Formats: sequence, C-alpha cells, structure tokens
Amino acid sequence: MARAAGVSQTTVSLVLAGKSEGRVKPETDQAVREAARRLGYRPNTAARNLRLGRTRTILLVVPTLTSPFFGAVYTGAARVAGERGFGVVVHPWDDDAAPARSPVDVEAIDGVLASSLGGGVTGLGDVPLVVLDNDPAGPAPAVNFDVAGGMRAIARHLTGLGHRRIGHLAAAVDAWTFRVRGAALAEAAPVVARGTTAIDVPSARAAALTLLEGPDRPSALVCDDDLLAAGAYKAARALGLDVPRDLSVTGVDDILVATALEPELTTVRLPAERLGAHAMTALLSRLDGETPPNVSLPGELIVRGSTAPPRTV
Amino acid sequence: MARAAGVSQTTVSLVLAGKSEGRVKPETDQAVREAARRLGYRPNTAARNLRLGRTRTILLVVPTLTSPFFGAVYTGAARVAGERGFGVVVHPWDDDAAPARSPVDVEAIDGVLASSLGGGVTGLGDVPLVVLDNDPAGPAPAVNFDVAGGMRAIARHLTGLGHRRIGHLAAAVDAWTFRVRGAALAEAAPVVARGTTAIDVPSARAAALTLLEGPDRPSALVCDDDLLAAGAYKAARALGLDVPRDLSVTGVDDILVATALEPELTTVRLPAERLGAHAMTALLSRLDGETPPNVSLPGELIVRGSTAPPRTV
DNA sequence: GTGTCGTAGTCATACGTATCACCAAAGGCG
DNA sequence: CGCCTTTGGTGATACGTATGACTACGACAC
Repeated sequence: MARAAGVSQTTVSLVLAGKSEGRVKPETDQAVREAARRLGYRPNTAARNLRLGRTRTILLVVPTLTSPFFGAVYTGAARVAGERGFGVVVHPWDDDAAPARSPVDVEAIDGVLASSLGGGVTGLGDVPLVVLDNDPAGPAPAVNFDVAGGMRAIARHLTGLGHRRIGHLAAAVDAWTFRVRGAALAEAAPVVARGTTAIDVPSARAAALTLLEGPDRPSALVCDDDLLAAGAYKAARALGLDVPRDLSVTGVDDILVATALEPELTTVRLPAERLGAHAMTALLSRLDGETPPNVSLPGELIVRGSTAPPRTV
Repeated sequence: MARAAGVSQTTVSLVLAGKSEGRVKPETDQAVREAARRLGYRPNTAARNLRLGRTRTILLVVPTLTSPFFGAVYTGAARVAGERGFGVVVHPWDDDAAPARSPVDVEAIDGVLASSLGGGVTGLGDVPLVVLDNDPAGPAPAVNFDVAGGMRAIARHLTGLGHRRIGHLAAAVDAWTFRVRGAALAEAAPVVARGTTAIDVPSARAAALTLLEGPDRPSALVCDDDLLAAGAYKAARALGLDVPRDLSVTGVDDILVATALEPELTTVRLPAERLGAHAMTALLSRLDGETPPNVSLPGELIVRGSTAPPRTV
C-alpha cells in the first residue's frame, strides 16, 4: 500500500480521486502522487467497485463481431467511454452460439448499449439502456441513422440517371431500420419488384436471381446492405449482365467489401463509429439522470462505379 | 441478502460455491438454493474479486475489431472461457486511435491473450500471457496456424496446374506469420517476383500492378491475405487480364470477401475460431500452473474459381 | 464419566477502497 | 483569554464475499 508513503490511506484516496482541493496541502499532494508513481501503485478496481456499487463499465450487445460494421460501432463507443473513465465490454449475441456466460454479470454493469438487431435484450432488469438504430418512437432512448434520408438519396441518384424500373433487394430481418428502408424507398422511387433475403452472399445471390429473372426486369437494384449487393453482382454475372451497363446496383453501409468489389459499389455510407460515439454519449448522460434527445445521423451517398444510366433511355 | 433465508451467510457461501459436500445437510443445501432462486440472488462480483484477488477475466488484445477474422478468434476464445467460468474483455489495439484507457485495468485481469500483430504487448508486468500466431521458438507459449503447410499446399496446387512463374504479394508487416509465409512459399514454388504492401485494398492493388507490369509477368499471384487478393483482382482487371484465365490468384484466411469476389477466391482457410479456442485453453492451463504445449493448427486449401492452368502450357 | 471423533453449522476476519465524522493547530476577533 | 472558523489531516466504518478457527451436539469406545 501506498500508505507507506508517509500519510494516511484516507489522504491517498483523496489525492488520487482528485478531491484534494482545500483538503490537502499542495506539497503533500505532490508527495503522494510521486510516491504512487514510484511504487507503480494503482487503486484496486474490485475494492472500488465494491465500495461504490458501480463499475464504470458499459456492456455493448451486438449481433456479431464478425462484421466490420459493429467493430466500428465499438470503436466509437469505446472512445467516448474512455474519455469519461468508463470501460466497454462487448457481448456478441450470436444466437447459434450458446449465450454462455455473459462476459460480465448483469450486476457488474452500469448500463447497456444494445443493437436493435440480434435478438431482444431481455432479462436485464432496469439497467439503463440505449438502443442502437431502433424506432425513435419506442420506450428506450434511440440513436439512429437517417436511413430514410439515405434511401431517398439513392432514389434521387437513380431516377436522376434515368431509371424507371427499380428493384429492391431487402433484408429479411424484422427491425425498424429495415422497415424504414423499405418504406422510404417505395415512396421515393418507382419500385417494381421486391425480394427478401437473409444477410449473406449466397442467399442474396439466389434472391437477386429470382428478382432479375422475373418479367419486366428492373434496370437498377437497390440493396439494403453492401453484402446483399455482393450477391446481386453474382446474380448479374450469372445472367450475363454487366454492372453497371445492364444493371445498376447500390448498397448501404460502405463496409470493406464495397471497395473490394469490381466495379466498386455506389452506396450510402453509414457513420458507424459516430453512431457508437453518440450512443455512448447518450447512455452516459442517462446515467447522470438526464434524458438524452434522440439523435439521427445522416448517411452520405458515395457514388462509385456500380451505377450508370440504364441501357434503354 | 439471502442470509435472510434461514441460515448464516457462511452457509450460503458454501452452498453456492459448491463446497457444501460434508459440511451442509442436503436438505439445508436445497433450502438455500431454493431461497436464492426465489430472491433472484447473485453473488456480488466485485466483492468476490476483492476477496479472491482474481477476476476470472481474460484480456484479448487484437490489432483491430473491424476484421471478421479477429471476431472469429474472439468467438472461439470466449466460448472456451465461458465454459470454465471466465469472461473475456477485448482491447482493440488500433495504433492510430489513442490507446485511451484500457477497457480494464491490468490489475483487474487474470491473463492476457495477445495477437502477435498490432504493436507489442508491453507494460503488462508478469501477467500470464499467450501469444496468438507467434514464433513457437519465442519465450511466451504460442498457438499458431501451420501457415507453412498452407503455403506449401498452395504451391502444390499451382505447380500441379502447371504454373512455373509465380508471384508473391506479401504483407508489409513484420510478424512471424508473414515471414514464414514468404519463406515457405519461396521454398516450395518457383517464385519469380515479389512485392510488399500494406494490408488494404488500394495498397494491394498498386503493389500488384507493379508486379504484373514487370518483365516476365507471373502466371499466378499468391497473396498473403484475402484482402490483398481483392487488390490483385483489381490490378488484373485494370490490365485487362482475366482471372483465372490469364492470371491465377490465391489468398489466405477465407474471410467473407473470399466468396464475395468474382470469381470466388481459392484460398487457405485458417480456422480462426479454433485458434481462439486453443489459445484460451492454453492460457487457462497456464493459469493452473501447467506449461501448455505449443499448438499448430493446419489450414485447409479451398479451391474455388480463381485458379486455373496457365494460358501457355 | 471421560476422551475422541464426525456432523452441521456459525463467528470473526480480511480483502482495499470511499466517505462521514472527528480532531489538532493556527489564526481572527471581541 | 475564550470562542469560532479555516486548514490539513486522521480514524472508523461499511461494502459482500470466502475461509480458517471454533462450537454445539450426538455417538461411540474405553
């Protein structure tokens, strides 16, 4: 213990907690800090947690970690948390994997940041909660992407190029964000066909194939997600269609595959890291007893090589 | 407290720790469990940690979370840890982002699982450590992929197809795993050209372009990583070369982009989840005072559409 | 009756911190 | 001088658990 550094444990606690103002002489303060540094002393976390009944730890629940998207969310959230002295623990909610033991007990958590995808977050009691990309009209505070705006931007882009028959490759996931994408697109663009699919490349390829083989083939395919767009590329190739000459394709997210594809994908970039940061800000202010406002982050249309005027204008 | 359930706190502790054998009457045991269940009682983690001086928490240090590969490592590690009652906390070591506060203090950690990539893991004191994919001859226990075997498999595959001029697109990362890849490939295949690049698509594209524009163009390009292969595809397309007709391309990892590409990528699948699981097993046995053996996990050659006999046999 | 042993449990304590309550010394003031 | 206030600090306690020491009570042997 650092109390072998000349003063009492109380004083050490005061100094290291930054509450020495007016209680400890500046020179004593300095001496304590010096001793702590010399001994490499760090306050014991477990004891502090026990005493305070708080852990300064936030649980982040995401559907999966094998997605760069949620990695970015984590990064943003962890940065904000770190600045305020909080740590972040991540719990991937792979529903096939057994939930196993949560990485930390619910009791050892001050708050939860949860993705609206990937299973309901239940059994948490009344831990402060902020939900990512959830219905802003819902009970929990929500931090969202303005996906409706993003879809409208795509619609404007495609109709501006001259497209009049647009297909929608939708994610078969029952979540606010995907419902909004569907509704916003249908309102802003002439959607003539629609297919739904699980979010993986083979499924998307199959669904896109069905869509493209139907009567009155669309000249552009709007996909709910970049990964679905990769499947759409494959379907197009299988039918001998060239992207973008015969078929324009768009995605949403701007994850890594968007630029790995050839041609590179026109997509709406969702600022995942900012989402994480804003959500964490909201959660921390909630911990302070405030009620944070709902936030809606705009996406940015990134025009690359996968969109072009339709062949028959 | 559950001690309002008829018996002393000591007895509760004994029962819930499973040490009631011969110390507590079976019926008392049952009564305690029943009361705990009814009250929804859970032992306080902070208090337990304080008392025991252990946290049953493992820190996983990875270069980045925005890679599906490390997500899989996490999954495997967390599964094994969960089975043994340990939790896992992840710390992405993005060197551009400020290290910020580590999500958990070093003091609050029982052991560390670290990737050999992404900065040295230093300043940890003498916490038990297992390094992922590191030199097995090094001081810390290592759990590896048999990347040399993987490269030899690729070499066999390509030479078997008839390739005699092979290029190597290497990752410009100074780590054991990449050094081994280079050495093993050079030994097992006729490598006539070599380029190095940072691990991202644009850099890989540029490096591959240089490689392919040189004199005596290789008929096959072996890439250290699937992401580099995506860059190689782009370079080939830029030069008007068809994959695999004019140029065979291979990767390593089998991450998601391998099947998003067109044609799908022939690659060596590295079992990332198993790596995480084995590494965690090794670390936990180390915590028990044993010295775990080094482990080398074989990769699996996945032949897809990106390799074919060279044009001029 | 006394000593030994096994059973079923309780008591007391320590882990390291944060904080409330207290206290000594040093002025300031009438 | 007696009383109050400010400054700079210490003592004691509680958080909830795990565990070594101890105890009450029979049973059993001698």
